[in-house]
Amino acid sequence: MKDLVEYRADILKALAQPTRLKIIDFLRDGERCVCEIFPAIGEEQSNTSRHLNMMLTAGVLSRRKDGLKIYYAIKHPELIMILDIVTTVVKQDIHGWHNLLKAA
Amino acid sequence: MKDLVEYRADILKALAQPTRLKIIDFLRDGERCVCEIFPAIGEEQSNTSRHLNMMLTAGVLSRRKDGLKIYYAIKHPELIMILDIVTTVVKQDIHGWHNLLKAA
DNA sequence: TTATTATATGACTATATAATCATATAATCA
DNA sequence: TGATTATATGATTATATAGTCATATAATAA
Repeated sequence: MKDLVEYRADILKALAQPTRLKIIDFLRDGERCVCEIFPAIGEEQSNTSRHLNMMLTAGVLSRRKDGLKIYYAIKHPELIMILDIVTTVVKQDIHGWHNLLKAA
Repeated sequence: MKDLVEYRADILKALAQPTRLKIIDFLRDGERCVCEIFPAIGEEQSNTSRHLNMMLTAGVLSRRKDGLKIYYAIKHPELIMILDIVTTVVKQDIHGWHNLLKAA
């Protein structure tokens, strides 16, 4: 049986990859089908499908079937906050480097 | 040159691993030297050192030298919020499974 | 029924990751 | 000086990951 720290790592791992970040960014304003997602992020259908399935398993996305199409959505809106915090932190760091370079 | 989405993934990747989560949890109330960290999390000194270095490079930790000891600390306090959000989400999911199992 | 569309998956490859053991470095102390 | 302590790193191994191409499945439309 997995313990809490492993589940936490699984959620974070599901976010911690460029292709998956692009997918989640694209899902910010609501559910989308695979056929919308993979062209939007510029990845192959099969690769996109794998990442979607991975995020579903980790508990990051939810899935809804409608005819031929499968719609994925962000399962927990709180996760969007995580993305925003990370963006803030990265921008702070980039700022920091900038000032270092200017000083040199 | 890396772009924003890659830097974001790097930060998240630095958090997304059980050993590293344990380290960050241990650093919540302030800086600690390696000699305190590795016994606290129950990992080898060398493995702990590698993870610390990885998080330093990703911009998650900062480092301070004092004599023989090297003190690591969480660089951006905002990152602690990320851990809290993830914990909340995981607990919600576990709750959900519980209710599913009860219903079955 | 057959054709078409949307999604998933098997097989594979290249690369990354986590961990271990032994050893190197470097600061301090006797 | 030599011994001790704290940390980092080289070499290695096992496993995980991301991606590709071809193909399978399954729902719908003609």
